[in-house]
Amino acid sequence: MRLAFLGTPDFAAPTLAALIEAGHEVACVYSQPPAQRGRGQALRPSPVQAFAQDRGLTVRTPVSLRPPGEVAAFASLDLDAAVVVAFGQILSEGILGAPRLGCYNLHASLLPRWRGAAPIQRAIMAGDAVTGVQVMRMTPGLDDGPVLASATTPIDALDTAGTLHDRLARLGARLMAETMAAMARGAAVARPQSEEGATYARKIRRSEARIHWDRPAEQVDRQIRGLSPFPGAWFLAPSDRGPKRVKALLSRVEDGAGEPGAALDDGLLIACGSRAVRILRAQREGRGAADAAAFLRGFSIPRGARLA
RNA sequence: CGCGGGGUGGAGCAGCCCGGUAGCUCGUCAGGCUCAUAACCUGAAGGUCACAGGUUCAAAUCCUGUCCCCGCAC
Repeated sequence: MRLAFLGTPDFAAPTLAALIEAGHEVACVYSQPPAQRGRGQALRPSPVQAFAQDRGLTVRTPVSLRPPGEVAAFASLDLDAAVVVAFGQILSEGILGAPRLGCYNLHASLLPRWRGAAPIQRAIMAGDAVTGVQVMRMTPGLDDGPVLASATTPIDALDTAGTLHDRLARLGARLMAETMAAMARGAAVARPQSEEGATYARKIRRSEARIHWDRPAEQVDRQIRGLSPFPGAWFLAPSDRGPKRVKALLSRVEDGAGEPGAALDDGLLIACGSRAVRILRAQREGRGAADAAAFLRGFSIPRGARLA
């Protein structure tokens, strides 16, 4: 089929790769324009743009697809369908209606649960036992279109947003490729979503990353894993040179009781509002991420230390 | 040129301010001890101290430039 691909972050790249691999004609790739990101405010292209250009594909990065000129340019691509994965822009009806067969979105949750921006993180933070990816036909509403295909995966006790993200990106890439193949045969069927059980996965805010040790361990653990590796749930640990900011990147709930924030042993078992959390991987400011044993060799948090 | 931290044997760090024998915890290897062990004891190997210049009798340490990593902000 003749397709356009609209996507921006790392999550989207595997799907683009799968569509190319499947032999579809990718007429054009749309991505968010290069922005000043990260340290030194350097101008960097999005992962999808970088990947697409590496493959020699045509890439367009308009700030908005809303202007009539952009809609016309999109329409003139004469597409069978458009595939949208974490693009970062709301698409107008003019765009949605342009491809012969419509626009199809890969979403990283089992809809109608976790419609919106951060489904992977929210699923872990809510303690969901299972999640997945789905392909839906896009509508003007927010992630409320009819679903054509889904694949599920259990959320393991040691899953982080990072591990789940990578798994779902792979699952989703395969699912989208299969769905496009079915569509090419005219065998794709879309079923409307139920409105029952719909939830909204609001964007992650920086302010959500600070750990509150007085909360139950289950909640702290999910926060740690749901925000790992980015932005990273953090706390302050005392050191010779004042409090240091430390990110907890992986954890597990264990038994234990004490003042919230108190280290219960020399192995990063930290008391919470109820029970305790064992930090398994951490990173202090200016340093790389390390497993608990390695982390502790260079930064001591002995029994009795108080974290804030 | 947004602010800041860092690159030291395989891992994680200290030393740098106040230049002069490369240190700590762990891992590896050999041997010992033990019913046994990720425990303990003894010994060993392993480092151009990111890279390039400069200052100096002497630079991991001071100065300049480059590359890379990370935290914050955005």
